[in-house]
Formats: sequence, structure tokens, C-alpha cells
Amino acid sequence: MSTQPGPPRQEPIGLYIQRVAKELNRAFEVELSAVGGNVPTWLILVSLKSGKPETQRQLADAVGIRGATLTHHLEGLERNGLVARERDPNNRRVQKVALTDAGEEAFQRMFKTVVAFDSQLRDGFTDKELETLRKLLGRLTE
Amino acid sequence: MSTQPGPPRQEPIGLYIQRVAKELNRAFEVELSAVGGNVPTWLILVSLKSGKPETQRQLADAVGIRGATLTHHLEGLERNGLVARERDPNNRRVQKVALTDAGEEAFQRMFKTVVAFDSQLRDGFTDKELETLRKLLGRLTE
DNA sequence: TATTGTTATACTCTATAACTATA
DNA sequence: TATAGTTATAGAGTATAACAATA
Repeated sequence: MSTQPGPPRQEPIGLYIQRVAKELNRAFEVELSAVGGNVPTWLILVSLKSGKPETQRQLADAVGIRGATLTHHLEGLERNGLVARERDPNNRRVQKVALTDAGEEAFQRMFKTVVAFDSQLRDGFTDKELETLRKLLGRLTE
Repeated sequence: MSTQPGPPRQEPIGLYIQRVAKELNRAFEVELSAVGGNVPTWLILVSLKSGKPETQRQLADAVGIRGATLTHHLEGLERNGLVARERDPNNRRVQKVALTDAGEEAFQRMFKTVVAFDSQLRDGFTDKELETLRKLLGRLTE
């Protein structure tokens, strides 16, 4: 086998995205932890705030994790007083998860951080460029 | 506090990238595991094949993990007979890591998988679009 | 029988701290 | 003292399987 001529082979686009995502994720984790948060907590709180998920099943799907994994995280959040769970009287299989006041405050702190982080990321990009980026990324997972 | 008027707030660009990356990563893991591989193994083998890293330190940096984490992975790879390590006689602190024949075969299997995966990802994109995507992503982590 | 969630358990990837051996 | 790597230990995030409660 001989070395191929021509331009050097480019890194696979998938791996490149992983690398960028990993770097962004680490920076994001640092920012969130500075206000006492972490990524799964943020994803769960923001899903709860959106008000859409009615059940833990839906919440798990929204966050992209398994039910058992969600239970694990909710236990931590409940232990830290950020959420409260109570059975739905109409369907006692369902646990209704709600933010406590402390959870609301935690959410607000993280929200500020996320907005600042995002605005810093967007900095230097035009709206059109960001739109292009979103569209191209979206087509990758269609 | 009242609901804001105007267009709905878009998902932060960073989180959007995380979501896309996570989905791609899971699909990639499935493909790799079908040929007996996994992501860290692939990253390590591909770094070794590039021939650049002379020491484990450099290898760890190339893969983006800590030295101790690399040791952990290399132990697994050595146990499975994919790599061999031996001390450099010129500097006996250094471990030279090399692919065994079995490691070479594993690399080739994963390589085929990665190329197929990447080509499937690129499908439906023009070269120009991919170039744009790479450039925009690159600017995010400058 | 199907659905919702929990428990028990374990795996993977990662990390830090303390260490050995070399230089 | 500094560098290369290992060992010991732990933590975060995730998962599957078996289960209980409810519908």
C-alpha cells in the first residue's frame, strides 16, 4: 500500500462536530458549575419550565435519557430541594414533577449563565450565518 | 412577569449543537460496536496510525483526555491484544505504543465503518455546504 | 396486558492525587 | 527538580433488567 497523492484527507465531518461539541460542552459545564449547576440539571429544569412534559416518561424523552436515568437525576434534584414530586390523583401511576421556589431560583441563575454563554458564542456571527449553521446541522440528523 | 411577544426564543446554538452531536455520536457508537469497536478506541487507534504522537502524553493530548485516562484505555487495548507497549531505550520513562497485527485489523474494520458512516453523512450535501459548515463550526471555538 | 415509575446493579468515560522510575 | 507513566480511587452519566403499582 502506497501513500495517496492529492490533498490530505479531511477529518470526517461527524468527528469534527464531536470535537467542537466536546469543547463547547466542557466550557458550558464550567460556566454552569460556577452557579452550582450541571448539564443534566439544566436540561431537566428547562424542560420543566417549558411546561410541556406532563409525565416523567415525556420528560425523559425531552431530555433524551432513559426513565431510570431520569429517576436517578430527579432523586438528586429532590434531595437538593429543587423539585417536588407528587402523584397525579387522576392517574396515580404518574408523578407530577414541579419546580420548588429554590428550583426556580436555581433555574434563573442557570438561565442567566446560559444566555450569557450563548450570546458570547453568537458574537461575531451574523444572524444569517447562524441560520445557515442551524440549517446545515439540522440536515445532518434528518 | 408577562409572556414576551414576538417570535419564539430559539434554542441556544450551543445546546443545539450538543443535541445534534449527541444524536450523531449515538449512531456512530452503534456502527462502531457492530465491528467490535467504540469511540475512545477509535480515537486512540487513529491517532496511533497517524504516527504523530511519540509518547503517551502526546497521545493523550491528541485524543483530548488525561494521561491516567489514557493508561486506563491502553490497558484494555493491550488486554485485548490490539496494542503493545514497550519502553524506549533512549528514554526509559517513555512507553512506545504500537499497533499489533490484530490492532491493525481492528483499525481497518473500524476505518471502513467510519468512512461509510461519514460518506452517508455527507450524502445530500454539496462540497461547498460542508466547507461552510466546517468554517462556521471552526469559528465557534476560536 | 400495557403503562409509569423505581430499585438494584453495573458499565463507560472521565478525573485527581499520590506514587514510581527515570532524567 | 521535572517528566512520563501508573495505581488507587472516585464521581458523573448512562444503561438494562426485574419489579411494584396502577390502569
